Amino acid sequence: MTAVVPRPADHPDELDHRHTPGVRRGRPRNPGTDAAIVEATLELIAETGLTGMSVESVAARAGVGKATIYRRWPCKEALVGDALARLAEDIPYIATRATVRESLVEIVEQIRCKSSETLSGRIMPRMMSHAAGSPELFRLYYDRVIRPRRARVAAVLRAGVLSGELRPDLDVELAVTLVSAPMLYLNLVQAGYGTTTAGTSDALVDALLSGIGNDSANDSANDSVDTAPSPPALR
Amino acid sequence: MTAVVPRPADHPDELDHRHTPGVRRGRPRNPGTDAAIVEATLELIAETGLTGMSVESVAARAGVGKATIYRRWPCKEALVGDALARLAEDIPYIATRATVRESLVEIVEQIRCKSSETLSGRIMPRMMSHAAGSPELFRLYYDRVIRPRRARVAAVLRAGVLSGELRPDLDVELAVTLVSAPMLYLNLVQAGYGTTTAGTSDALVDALLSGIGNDSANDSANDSVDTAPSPPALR
DNA sequence: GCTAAACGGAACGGTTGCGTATCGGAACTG
DNA sequence: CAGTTCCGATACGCAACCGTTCCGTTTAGC
Repeated sequence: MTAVVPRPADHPDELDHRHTPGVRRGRPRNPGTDAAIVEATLELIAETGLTGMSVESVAARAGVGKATIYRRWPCKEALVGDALARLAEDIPYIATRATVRESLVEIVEQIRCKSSETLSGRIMPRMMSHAAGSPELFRLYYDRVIRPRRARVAAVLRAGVLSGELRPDLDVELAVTLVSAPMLYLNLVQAGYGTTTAGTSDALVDALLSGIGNDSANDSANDSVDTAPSPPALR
Repeated sequence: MTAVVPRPADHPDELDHRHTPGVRRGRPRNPGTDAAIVEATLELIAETGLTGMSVESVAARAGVGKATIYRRWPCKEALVGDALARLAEDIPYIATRATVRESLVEIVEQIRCKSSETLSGRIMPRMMSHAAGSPELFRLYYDRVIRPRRARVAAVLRAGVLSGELRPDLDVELAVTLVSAPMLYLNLVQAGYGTTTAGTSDALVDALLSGIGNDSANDSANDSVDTAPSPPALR
């Protein structure tokens, strides 16, 4: 109920964390402890969700006393905030291909694969469900994690507009959603249900590029690109 | 940890809930109590999530003692399962329009609006985040709620294929995802962040129908692909 | 050696929630 | 009226978790 924003705790990146003196008297902090706690936090968020994660389980996973955590962060929310902010460090989206189609396929394929492997991918559905409940935390997550990834996709799309491969009047932000959301949805559903293959990414991008309408009847006229033609029927 | 499947409790739809005898001796159950409990359950799932919902809050919301709930359902999971199954009763998707484009716009627009108003729409993100954690419950939710709605969209798409408005080789299941997922994603993000308008649904359907690629444009911009002198560097 | 701080571990009080039990009263059957 | 069952309310035992505090130990500077 209290509108507490998860503050960055008083440990600005392994520099001297003690406030006033230039010299730290006692035993220095174990340098790897911060990272271990944050890593354990992210893993447990991915496994059990934001509400399922407990500070005690983080301490146990990190091999750390609970007091060690509360010596660094004032409350659970601050720890979660810092942990989510750490997700911004690894943005693995680097897709540089010859054509926009190949780049988009790689992007979608990365969403498909990384969503079940990466910490970021497994945390995403957890955060999505908390968008309504805790908007401040979700805003942090969106700014730090979602927005940079969307920017990567947007850059690819804008390059495609410039190269003429995409429509000149393309709404880039909407197109980013069109490219990303279907595979994100499939990953969510697949997690408890079906399955997807690499061919799904191809078919998805092909459908997006040429459209599902029938007004573009000359679909076979543009296969001048030397890529392998999409398989006719996957399922 | 125990693989408990939420069982349908021993109250098969306001018929005699007593197991053996044809005559019930004592005071009959209040007829509206079952529906009130289920309704309160759904509301609280929508508001606070599956883990945030408590049986005590359900009892308070329904104006009911906790023992009344446990007299009907053996545990919390069974109550949640029955409540989610009740969501299948109201499937408001009825979109019959002149053209497929109008039908799709109405579908997307319904997703956009109902997602913040309907119980089903507000519960969906909660269930999405539990797809990995509790797959059995999610499977129930998918079969009862998601699959019928997808079937409605698929029917519209198949009609479009027959009428010639959509490509004859359309992958209907993939197209259902392409139509639904972007607005579902936007609703999730919007809940804690931005906003969407009715125009978003129009633009979304238009982009899907005609595609984001430039090869289907009716102008002569098609040849600029081959004669592009320097492909801009992707970032 | 002495002091200061961090460490893991453990315990504590407070809160919350689950599932059960009990109580007085109400409703319906026979 | 007697018996049975449901009702709302309340309390209980148990467990988990949060945030704090203390302990004995360890690692550094002085």
